[in-house]
Amino acid sequence: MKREEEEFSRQVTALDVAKHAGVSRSAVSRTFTPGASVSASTREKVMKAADELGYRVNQLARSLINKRSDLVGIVAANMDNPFRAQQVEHMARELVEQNFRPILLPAEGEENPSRVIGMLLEYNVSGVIVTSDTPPQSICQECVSLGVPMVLINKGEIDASVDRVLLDNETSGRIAARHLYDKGCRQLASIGSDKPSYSLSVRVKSFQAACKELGMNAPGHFSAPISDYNGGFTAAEAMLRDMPDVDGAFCITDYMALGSLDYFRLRSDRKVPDDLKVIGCDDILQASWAGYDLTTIRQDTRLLAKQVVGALTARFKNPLAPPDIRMVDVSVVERATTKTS
Amino acid sequence: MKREEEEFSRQVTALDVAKHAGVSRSAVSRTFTPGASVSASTREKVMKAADELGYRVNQLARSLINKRSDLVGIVAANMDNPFRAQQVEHMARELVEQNFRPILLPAEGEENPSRVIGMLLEYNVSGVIVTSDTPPQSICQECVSLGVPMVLINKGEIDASVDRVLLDNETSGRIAARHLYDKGCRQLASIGSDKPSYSLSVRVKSFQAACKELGMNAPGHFSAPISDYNGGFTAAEAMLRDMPDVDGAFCITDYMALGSLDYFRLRSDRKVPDDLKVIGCDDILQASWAGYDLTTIRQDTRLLAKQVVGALTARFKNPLAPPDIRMVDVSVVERATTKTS
DNA sequence: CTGTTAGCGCGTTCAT
DNA sequence: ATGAACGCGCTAACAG
Repeated sequence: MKREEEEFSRQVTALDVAKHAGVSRSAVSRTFTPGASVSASTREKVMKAADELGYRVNQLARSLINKRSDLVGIVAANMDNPFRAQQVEHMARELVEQNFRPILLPAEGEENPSRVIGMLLEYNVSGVIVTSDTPPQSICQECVSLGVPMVLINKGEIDASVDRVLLDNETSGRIAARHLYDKGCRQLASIGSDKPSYSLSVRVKSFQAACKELGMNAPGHFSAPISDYNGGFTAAEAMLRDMPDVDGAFCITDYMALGSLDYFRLRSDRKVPDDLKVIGCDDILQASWAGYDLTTIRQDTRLLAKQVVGALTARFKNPLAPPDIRMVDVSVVERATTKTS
Repeated sequence: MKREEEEFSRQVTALDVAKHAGVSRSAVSRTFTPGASVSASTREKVMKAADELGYRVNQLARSLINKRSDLVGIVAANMDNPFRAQQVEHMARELVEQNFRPILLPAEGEENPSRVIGMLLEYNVSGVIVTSDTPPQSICQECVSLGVPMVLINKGEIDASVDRVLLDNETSGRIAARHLYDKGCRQLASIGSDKPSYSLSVRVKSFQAACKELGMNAPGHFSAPISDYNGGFTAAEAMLRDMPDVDGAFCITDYMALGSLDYFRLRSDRKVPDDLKVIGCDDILQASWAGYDLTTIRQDTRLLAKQVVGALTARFKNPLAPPDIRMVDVSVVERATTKTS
C-alpha cells in the first residue's frame, strides 16, 4: 500500500496521480475537493492511484487560490499560569478538530510584536485568537485594521469592533461574595493584581457590589504586581497585616489563590477554613489537588475553546456581521477551603 | 505611512508594488530575497512603494517555490504537566526567534494520528518536534519514512535513525542517589510510572546502580499508572505501606514529587525532611513554591529548546548526516526537602 | 461528467 | 543590474 522508495524525490503531485490513473489533472483535484462532481468510477481510480503513489494534497498551493490558509494564530502569554496552558491546549485541540491549524505565537506584552505580526500576516492566517493577561495592543490593532478575523478571550477594554469570548465575570464576583456570605463570613476581602485585565477588574467590582447588597462592610482589596503564585503570596501577607479581622477572601484567580493558601498555612496562624475561608476562580487542575482542595468558580476551558472557534468560524461565514460577544457560564465547585466546621 | 482603506480588497501583490515604484516585478522580488543583487536606488524605491502600499511577502507562495514552509510541527501531549507546558512555550519562542512558525498539534497517544499526520504532511512542514510521555509511534514512523526531519525529546526507545535531544538521565539518577546519601539517607526508594518512557526508566536504573555502588541496600521502587500528581500521591502511599523504614525518595518527575509531598504531609505522620527526604527531577516552577520547596534536578527548558531547534536546523543543512543525539546537562537545586536538621 | 485553459503570488533562470 | 518568461501545485471557469 505504501511505497517508501522515493524518500528524497520530489513530492508526488496531482499530475502524477492523473497520469497514473489515466485521467486528467482536474479529475484528481475534484476528487479531493469536498463539493465537487466526479463519477464514482473515476473517483475510485483516482483514489487508488493516489494511495499507491502516496499522494497528499498540497494545502499551501490550495490556499494560494482559496485565499484561506486555515492557519489560525494563537497569541498567548503567561503560559506558566496553568489555566492559560490548559486554555491553549484545548484551543489547539478544538482547532485541529475543526480542521484548522493552530500556530502558536508566544508573546509577552510588547516584546517584538512586529515579528508576531509578520508571522500572522505573511502566512495569511485565517484568524487570530488572543489570550494573555496583557494583550499586545499593537498586534490587535494591526489585525483589526487589516480585517483579519480576531477573537479576544476575557478581554473587554479593547473597544474596537472585535469578537470576544468572556466568562461571566460579573456573576463570578457575585457568586464569590454570596458563597462566602452563606458560609458565615462577614469581613471580606479580595486579592488581585495591580494592573488587572478587564476580566479581573470586573470580578472585583461585582464582588464589591454584591458585598454591599448583602449588607456587609465594604470589602478590602489587596493586590500584587503580577497575578501569579507569588502575587497571591504577597497580597495575602498584606491582607493579614492591614485587615486582621478578615474572615473570607476572594482570589481573582486560582493561580493567586494557591499562593495565598500557602502563605496562610506557612507564614500565619490562620487556619483555612476555620479562621478564614478562601474562594478562587478558574478551577485549574491544582485547585483539586489534595494539598489545596480549593473552592473555586469553574471556567470550562473546553467549552470556552468551542465558543472561541465557533465565533471564529461564524466570522468567516459573515465577515460583516456586528461584533459577537459570547458569554461562558460559571459554576461553583465547593471544596475544603470554604467548609464550615 | 499606513493606508487602511482597502480592508476588504485583495491583498497587495508584488506586481502592485512594481507598478507603483516604476520597476519590474522581479526587482521587488529581489529586494525581499536575502541573497539577491539589487542596486541601492531601486531597492529604496521598492521599499518606499512597499511601505506605502502595506505590502508583505506572501510566504505561502514563496514556500511553494522554495519547497520549505518554515512551518514546524510541535506534537505534544500531557500539557497538564507544567514541565511539558513550559517546554512547549520555550520551544515555540525559540522557533519564532529563529524565524520558524510553530504549529501546535496536541496528541494523546494514538488518538486520531492520521489527522495529525495530514496536518504535518499537507502543509509541508519543514520539521517536526515530538514531546510526549507516550509518543504516537505511527506519526513518527510516517514522518521518518517520508524523510521529514524530526527531533524527539527525551525519547530513546525509538531506534530509528532520528535526531534526539535528551537530558542526562543517567547522571540524574546518580546525582539523586548521591545527594540523598550525602544527606544521611540509607533506605532509599524511587517513585515512578508503571509504563515509563525511556528517559524515566533510565533515571530509575541509574539511580539503582548508584545506590549499589554507594553500598546501600537495593532501593525499593513504587509506581503508579500515570506520572502525574495523583500518581505521586498514590505511589507514596504504597511506599510507606510496603517500605516503612524508607528515609529517602527519588521521584522521577517533580510533577509526581508534588503529589508525594502532599501525601506525606496530609496522610502520613512522616515529616519532610526530618523523617524522610525527597528529591525530584525537572525543576518545574511549582518546585520553588513555598508550599513545596522541593530539592530537584534541573532541566533547563530554555537550553533544551535551543538544542532542539539547533538539531533541526542542522538537519536542514545536512539531511544525510547521521542521527544526532544531544545531551543537556543537569544540576542539583537544593531546597528544603533534603535539608539536614 | 470530463478535459482544457487560465491564473493564485512568487523565485529564478536567461537574456540583455 | 535589470526585465521577460517560466513554473511551483493547485482550483475554478469554461467548453464539450
